[in-house]
Amino acid sequence: MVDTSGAQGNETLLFLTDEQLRKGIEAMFFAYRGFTADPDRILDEKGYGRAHHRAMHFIKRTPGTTVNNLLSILGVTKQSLNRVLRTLIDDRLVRSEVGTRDKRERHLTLTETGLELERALSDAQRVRMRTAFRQAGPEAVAGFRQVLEAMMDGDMRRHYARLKDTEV
Amino acid sequence: MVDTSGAQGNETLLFLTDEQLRKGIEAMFFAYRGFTADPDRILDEKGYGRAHHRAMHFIKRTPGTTVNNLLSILGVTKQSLNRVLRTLIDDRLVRSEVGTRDKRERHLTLTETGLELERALSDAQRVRMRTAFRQAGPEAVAGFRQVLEAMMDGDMRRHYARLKDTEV
DNA sequence: CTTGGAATGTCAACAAGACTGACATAAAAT
DNA sequence: ATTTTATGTCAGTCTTGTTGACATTCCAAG
Repeated sequence: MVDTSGAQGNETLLFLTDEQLRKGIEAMFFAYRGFTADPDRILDEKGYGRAHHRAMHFIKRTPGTTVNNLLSILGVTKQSLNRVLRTLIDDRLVRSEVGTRDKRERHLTLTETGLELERALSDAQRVRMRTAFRQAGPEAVAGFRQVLEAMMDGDMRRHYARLKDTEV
Repeated sequence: MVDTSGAQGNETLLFLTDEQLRKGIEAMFFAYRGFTADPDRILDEKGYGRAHHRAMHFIKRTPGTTVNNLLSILGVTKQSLNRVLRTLIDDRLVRSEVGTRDKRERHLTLTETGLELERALSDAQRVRMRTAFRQAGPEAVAGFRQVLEAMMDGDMRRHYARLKDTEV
């Protein structure tokens, strides 16, 4: 029986061995460690954790975002996020403002100090990403992004796509 | 002054905007969630966590490995690893044998039951990886691997390279 | 040979950051 | 007026990191 599957060219005749897949899996594991290593060091000095970084990143990306929106992006419970936001607000890194249209909502923005820390964290992360991108070259970068997008869950891919073309 | 840097072709004239780097960072974040989602579900049913998966993966990869070797791959403290190993050994998923040459060492292997669970976990992870690789195509996969390798810390890259060409 | 240090692994206690469940408040929607 | 939604909080649990203390084993220098 002849394989006639795959209307899209790339899907035909792609026999992936378990070995190839294993390498991809291990690459993902080891690379993620590098991905978080630099910000982690800064966070540790300041007494924060990765959870604080994630929250600050997406507040920076969508200033004025609500707690609920942040929850669906981060995929944690509100109790978990609340603890992190509490410390960031108490430390004056994040500002929480009651919504004008809907007074139940809290709109979150980074303060000046918050922007500074976020800048330090993302600078460190960008340095590594830039070095990796330069070493690998533009075509590799395109492939990198393609595979990662295909690896996301539906919900996450939606969030990613929505943010992707949003100006900073 | 003319830019003549970069003996390797790919390193010349690569101006990466913060926007491009940010997309890479967010892609990495969202994709890693997908990467772990499927095994996490199985682990949760069985009452284990991601740490157990990591330990089992690398024990499978290097049967008879010592605790110390596993430590340097996983990058955690021996006390942290010990707790995870303890439950795996007690549950008869991992066998720990005192070294013959050096009796301080413990040599770790997966039992039959351990191999079964590891198989279930890696199957789930491979399905997603295979789907992503198929969707993206072989050139994208090559780029994906290149960027990830460039993103690793030195230590991790060494571990990755050593494992990379080891038969399963 | 003995002894002291290094390597290895275990036990105990603690912290961060996930989780669930229960409940309060306020506002919006029906 | 009642229900639903958005948010916050309190209490308690779990996983998985951490450090500190300690036991065992090995090896090498005296």
